[in-house]
Amino acid sequence: MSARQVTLAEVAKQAGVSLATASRVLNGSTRQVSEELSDRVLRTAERLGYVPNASAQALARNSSSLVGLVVHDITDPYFSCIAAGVTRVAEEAGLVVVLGTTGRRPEREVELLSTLRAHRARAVVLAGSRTTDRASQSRLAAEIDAFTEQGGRVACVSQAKLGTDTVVPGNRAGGRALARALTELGHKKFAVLGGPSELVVARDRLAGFKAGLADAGIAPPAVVNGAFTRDGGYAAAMELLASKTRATCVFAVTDVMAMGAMAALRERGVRVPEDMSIAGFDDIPTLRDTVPALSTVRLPLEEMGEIAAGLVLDAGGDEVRTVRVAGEVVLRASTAHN
Amino acid sequence: MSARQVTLAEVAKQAGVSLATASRVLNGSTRQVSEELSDRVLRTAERLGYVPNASAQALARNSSSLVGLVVHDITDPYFSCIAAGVTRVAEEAGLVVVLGTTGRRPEREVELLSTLRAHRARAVVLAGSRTTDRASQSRLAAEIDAFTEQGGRVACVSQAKLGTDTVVPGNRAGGRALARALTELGHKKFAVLGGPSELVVARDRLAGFKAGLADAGIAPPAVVNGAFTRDGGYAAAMELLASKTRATCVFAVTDVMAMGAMAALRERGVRVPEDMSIAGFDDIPTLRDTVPALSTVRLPLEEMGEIAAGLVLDAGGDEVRTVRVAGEVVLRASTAHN
DNA sequence: GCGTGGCGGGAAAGCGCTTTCCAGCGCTCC
DNA sequence: GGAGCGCTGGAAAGCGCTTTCCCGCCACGC
Repeated sequence: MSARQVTLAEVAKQAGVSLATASRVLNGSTRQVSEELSDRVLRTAERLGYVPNASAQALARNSSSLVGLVVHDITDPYFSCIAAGVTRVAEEAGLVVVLGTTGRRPEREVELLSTLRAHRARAVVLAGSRTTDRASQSRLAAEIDAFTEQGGRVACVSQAKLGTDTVVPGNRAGGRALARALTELGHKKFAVLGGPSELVVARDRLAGFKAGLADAGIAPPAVVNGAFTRDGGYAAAMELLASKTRATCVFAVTDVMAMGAMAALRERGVRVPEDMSIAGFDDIPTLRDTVPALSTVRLPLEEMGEIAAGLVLDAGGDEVRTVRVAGEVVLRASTAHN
Repeated sequence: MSARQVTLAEVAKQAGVSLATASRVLNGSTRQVSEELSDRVLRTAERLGYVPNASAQALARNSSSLVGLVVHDITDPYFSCIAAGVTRVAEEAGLVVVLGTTGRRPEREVELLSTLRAHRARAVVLAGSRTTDRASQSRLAAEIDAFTEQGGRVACVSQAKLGTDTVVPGNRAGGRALARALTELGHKKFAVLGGPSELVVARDRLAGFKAGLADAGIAPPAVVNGAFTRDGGYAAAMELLASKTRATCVFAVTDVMAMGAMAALRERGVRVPEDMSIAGFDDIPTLRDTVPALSTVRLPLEEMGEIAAGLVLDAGGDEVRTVRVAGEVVLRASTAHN
């Protein structure tokens, strides 16, 4: 075990050239090397199974090939789709993505960023949703500053205002459009399963939805808050049912929550959509196989990941870039006329 | 931008101690340092916001804090669950996981392993399923050798015989137990939606299932192969239906395929379970919200990821370790008496 | 009194690369 | 014909850390 690793020096020696030449041949530089030497180096590298030591390269070049990706929970389809987009772009660029999961703890986000900074990651995509909590916000901002200070780039998905490049889904507009579509189905009484009130994503979607209802001259919805998870949706729906709501249509601010809510409704014998219409937000792939198919606001999740990775990988100017992606209302079987 | 990064040397100078002392204080060594100096170093490091350069550490120590994780497709719940388990354990151990996705291309797996070797990752978890294709097998084996040669550890999930530590689900036993359970429901005529024939996981599950049918003295099932994905399941089910099968029960070797198959059945107006029973394998979390709830063989996916990470992280002896995890048949609404 | 050994501190030698700088060589251009 | 230039190759100086080795100091034992 642990046979001496093959180093550039070894390759150089066996090929009978200098270290410099070997380096130039194997790791592309602007400098030309005669075909003969070049060949010799290439061949011996091949023969010895040489693989450059990435740490050494990173040290010497002062830049690594690592791209960070921070998500709350990789099993959540919302995040895994974004992750797929990010990894695709990163891998195409010859970079390696390091995955960090926060378990929805803001301090973990800060820790991860610091670790990524230690690794001199060249960029980071923050996919977790933003909190309005002041303390964690400012610590995060400080870490982001430290990170960019060091020459790293940061992009966020769905959380503007952090002074970084951002991919912003049309949360408010999507909520509003959805509300409008649902009122057009004839619903008059709505309820919303909102996420934790300190999450801006949840708040924006809710705000948009309320605005949409107002547009149609409809009374504001009852709002029940719950965790941003399937179980949170389940619990919130249970609470809603317990409150003897008279709503005929429920909007869950997240598909994942909607899935939980549908389970709750099913369990309580509330038929969807006959007794209750329900809609979500995101259009996670799982929705394809839900029965009844869930109405939602479609977001191009993988593409959002790709865009974020793109933003963070090409240097760009100094100004903060924001890419908006629109949500598209998709009405399916879970919402019926009323 | 790009304010000089804080180095150990800087901290040492400002604290008025030597580089060696600063290193000893900040990155734990066996050597003692007087409390006074130690304090001074700690304080200045804090003040300057010092973060050790991980590349430099890796280079000097000849060992990095990277753990590789190779999956086919991170959006597949099977893989994202395993990924969750792996990251949890790795993060607890203070390590960083780098995520590689192969898109089911064997050569990508080899590439990724090589990249991970370049980064001197201390360990890798290979979660992709194994192929019987000779060529790619041997190239993969060669890369694995090179990797372990360098002192890295490798563990596989669900693919024994590669000479590495392995977490092996009871694919065969699970298939067999499922077959038995289904025959007990009175079904006599079965069909199987098999994965690509070169995937050993698919073959094992199928073989077990056949064995189970044989146990019950039932004729071998019709087998339709398809890709190991939701769409593969959909296509295979369509093909099965087109063949005018007389089976009353279908086994899809993967939950994901089963989801696709259910969609196909639904589309064709075949009621589940009245007209056709269906069962899958894995028990991915999504199943909770499927209607009707899918019968399956439950595998502790996250736990499997944790186990794999555990195997790969504690040195262990030289012998190859294999941890078997049993599948548990879970009958739900998608399978009915016949 | 002096040798011994243990202990805390620093100097310096790497770790495996990249890149600058210099040397040598064959040309072109006055 | 010599100055100047462009080009290729090599020596060597880092990159930011860890760790070995050595040194001076003190407590101790004979």
